[in-house]
Amino acid sequence: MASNAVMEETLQILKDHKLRVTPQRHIILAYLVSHHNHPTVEIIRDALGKELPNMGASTIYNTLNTFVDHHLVVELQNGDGSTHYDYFGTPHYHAICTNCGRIVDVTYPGFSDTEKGLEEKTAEISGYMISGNHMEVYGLCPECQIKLGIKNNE
Amino acid sequence: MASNAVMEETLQILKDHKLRVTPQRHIILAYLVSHHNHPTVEIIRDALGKELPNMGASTIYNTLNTFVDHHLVVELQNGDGSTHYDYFGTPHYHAICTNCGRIVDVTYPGFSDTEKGLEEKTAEISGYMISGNHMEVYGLCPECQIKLGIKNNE
DNA sequence: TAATAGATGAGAACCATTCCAATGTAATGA
DNA sequence: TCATTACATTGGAATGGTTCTCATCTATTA
Repeated sequence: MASNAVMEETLQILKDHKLRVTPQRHIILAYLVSHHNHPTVEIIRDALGKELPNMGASTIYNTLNTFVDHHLVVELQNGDGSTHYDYFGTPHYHAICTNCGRIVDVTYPGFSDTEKGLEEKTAEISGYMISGNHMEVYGLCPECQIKLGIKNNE
Repeated sequence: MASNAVMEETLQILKDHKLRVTPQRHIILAYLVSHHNHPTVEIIRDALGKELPNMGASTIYNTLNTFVDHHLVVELQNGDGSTHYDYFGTPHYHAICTNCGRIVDVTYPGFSDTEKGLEEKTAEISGYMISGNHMEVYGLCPECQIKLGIKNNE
């Protein structure tokens, strides 16, 4: 269960985006804000089952799609066949393990300059009016490197 | 139909990757090498129907997945529900229209430095052993800007 | 040329996601 | 506060892209 602070914060986020505040939206957003586990719809359903047992899968899909439209949340694919969701409160990107699918958030000072540079170059070259970007980096997570007996040569 | 030069080039690519050379693989790769239309399985099937009328959808999926595993081809989602494929001969990334789904290839001098920088930072921060990345930029393509009557303020 | 590991093809199966229609409810304003 | 209404939620059915199965075929090799 999310803290009071998170509940207040997420309530405000919904209002700021002029989204009708329903218990379902509130609790789903609070879950995403307070967890960085990049959940699927199924994981969210299981996690919130105690608080809203009758919440339909369609509602979760609808809600997440709404959040994505409002750029509150981003969708991620890690190769397991279902979509993962991540609250996008602060700019970051994702490293995805090609072996186990683990997703971790990454950022560093100067990342936003990299982003900005990419977007400006893209606008210049393609003529697109840019609204956003996605960056992902693939590789083996530390656990899988060990599991697969791979030597890191540095 | 792909040119002789493309057929020779793609034959060599298959051999270099130690992939068994079948007519299906050869023609699909040749199609991808000579078209930059980011096709779906259905589009490929239609385009090659005259040359190999009995080619099954499973074969196209199998073939493309094999190419993806060998990093010859990348998968793209533009929001229309199906996967698009792109031969990845030279480093580039994609700009995707959020209105009509149009995908265009983009690159610029210095892009590979941006990529390299991102990968190095990611390895350093996450401990992942990096094998690749994907960058995408979203926005409205020039046609949709006009269609939607959007003024470009620059 | 024979042996065989691997590829193909047709259709069934899968399953994440969307659609639909009925019901419920949050926001608005009188 | 209450009535109105536009929007959200539900649950189940439908959708459709992708994978699976397995019998058949074939590219490679020795």
